[in-house]
Amino acid sequence: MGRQPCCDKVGLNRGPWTVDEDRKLVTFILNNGIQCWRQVPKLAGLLRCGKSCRLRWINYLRPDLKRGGFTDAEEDMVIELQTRYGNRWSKIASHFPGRTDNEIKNHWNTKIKKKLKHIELDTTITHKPIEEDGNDNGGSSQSDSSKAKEMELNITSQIEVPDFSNTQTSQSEGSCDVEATSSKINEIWEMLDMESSIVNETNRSNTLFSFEEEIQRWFASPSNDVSWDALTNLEEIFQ
DNA sequence: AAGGGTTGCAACCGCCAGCGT
DNA sequence: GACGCTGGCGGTTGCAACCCT
Repeated sequence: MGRQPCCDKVGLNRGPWTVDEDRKLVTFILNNGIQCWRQVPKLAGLLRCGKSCRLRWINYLRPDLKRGGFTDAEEDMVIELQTRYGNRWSKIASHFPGRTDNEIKNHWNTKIKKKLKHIELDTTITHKPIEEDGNDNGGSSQSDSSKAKEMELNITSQIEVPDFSNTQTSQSEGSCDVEATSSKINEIWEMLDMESSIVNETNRSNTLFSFEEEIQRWFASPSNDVSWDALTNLEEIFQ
């Protein structure tokens, strides 16, 4: 007997999330928190599987997500940590508050890999001649992955790893203003309500992004006294 | 301007570990 | 200890946006 699917996929939505789905999910989580992902879509009125909801929340909707490109320091640290941990992206992501494992994995696969390939050609690091034709094999008996690994070690052995975990925002600190947090979320939420009413297919992603950006910017601001406690008691606000 | 190729990223898939029964 | 359920994870895919010829 085969493995049981994570959920009954019949009749469920797939593919990109709509603004309305995002709104339902965020509203539900802010109001109720997360007890069981499998129950979330049912209770939130979503035609999605729990896994999909979890992924959407973690990778895209969480208010504490950091957006934008990776800084050089972050990139260096990713390289260092990848050398240390291998492809254990969640472990690596735990060093980057506001970054997701998926984001780091994507960044690694699309940007850093290429970068390292370029650096691999740099004789100052490898002390080997540049291979001019761009052929990956280059006639070497060493495999690509072990060669790349060796290069990474060469590069990253000289990198000081900054401890980003100490740069957490005040979310985890003791003194937080629950009321202010609730009221700000409400304010931004109302903004989304207004915007979503005029949303159409073409500006959908822009509108959604601006809302998320807004709430994330506010959460990320070090000057804010953000309280996660505020997220557990918002029934009145979102009714 | 067109269309073929490339890139970047959101989302999915399937396996695995941990937990409760 | 066996079993089932769930969340978490890493690999992979699909597709829109962008680039190049």
